[in-house]
Amino acid sequence: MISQRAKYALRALVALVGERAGEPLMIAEISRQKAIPKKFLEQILLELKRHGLVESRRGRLGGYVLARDPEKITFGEVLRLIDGPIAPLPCLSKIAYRRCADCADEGTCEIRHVFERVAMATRDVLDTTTLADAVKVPAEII
Amino acid sequence: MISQRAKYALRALVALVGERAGEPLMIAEISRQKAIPKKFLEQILLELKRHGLVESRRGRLGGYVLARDPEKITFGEVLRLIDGPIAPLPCLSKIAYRRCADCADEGTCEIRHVFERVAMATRDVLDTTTLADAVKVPAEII
DNA sequence: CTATAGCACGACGAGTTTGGTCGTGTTGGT
DNA sequence: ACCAACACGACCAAACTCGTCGTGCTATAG
Repeated sequence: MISQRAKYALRALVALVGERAGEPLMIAEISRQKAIPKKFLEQILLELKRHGLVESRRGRLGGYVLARDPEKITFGEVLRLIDGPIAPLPCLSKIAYRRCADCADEGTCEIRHVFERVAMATRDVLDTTTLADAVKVPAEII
Repeated sequence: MISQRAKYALRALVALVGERAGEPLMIAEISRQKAIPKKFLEQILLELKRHGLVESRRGRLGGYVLARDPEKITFGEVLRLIDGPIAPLPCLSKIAYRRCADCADEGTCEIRHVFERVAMATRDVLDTTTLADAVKVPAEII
């Protein structure tokens, strides 16, 4: 299960696809459109901004825009940034590898072998699917 | 990330593969062998027993045995039982479907489409891999 | 027949995470 | 200069996680 936070982040980013630098989308509007608590959304967007996924404009007619092309932002990137490692075991994480304390030898750990396949399968989807893909209708996806 | 509890459960079950009804493996032994806190393991095995995955024998020379053939116990089954739904979104769970409160229409929910593919990919691994598969050496896996 | 290793079960508890809210700035467009 | 809108940190309740403790109960070896 991904966190509510991550779900909101993705929904918000999807909402920003299409808007271009000219006129940013404001928090209140995203909040209304996607049914996300406004103040909560605010802190999520802030985090996305700190990580360079979105840019903001202040003052009247301010709001948020994607900082990059939607083809260049993957679901995996967003999830890792909000929820942390995607891997099912810490010893399988790319971004935050941690040895399992209770595992003598990773080479022979039976459950690691299984979850390694899980990790590869999910990465295969998440790291190749972008925001741009998400807004396409299903039929268009190869 | 799967919970520590689930990891312990799987490790314990793997330890039971091979033991057969004749002489059960006792908690203390599994605990030592797999470096799992004994009392914690106790309550995990209890849960597995309540769900019919293992059987126990009391008294001297007591302990635990698998209730079924290791080819008949999948990783998915164990995970669902210990950690709950495997699906990344509640609206994609087989065992505990729940509508996303903030999602107007599932058919057009952009993020659902993506995570549906994730769910299928992980289920594909977890529901087809059994305890018996886990103890095989990697080379033997097709 | 009884001692005892070992299972059974429920309560408790500290620490972390999650999903938010509140309030108070600060900033920039018009 | 006004004010919509961002920025930021503090706070909070509830749930969950990973355990531990204690006290039984039970089956079997001897």
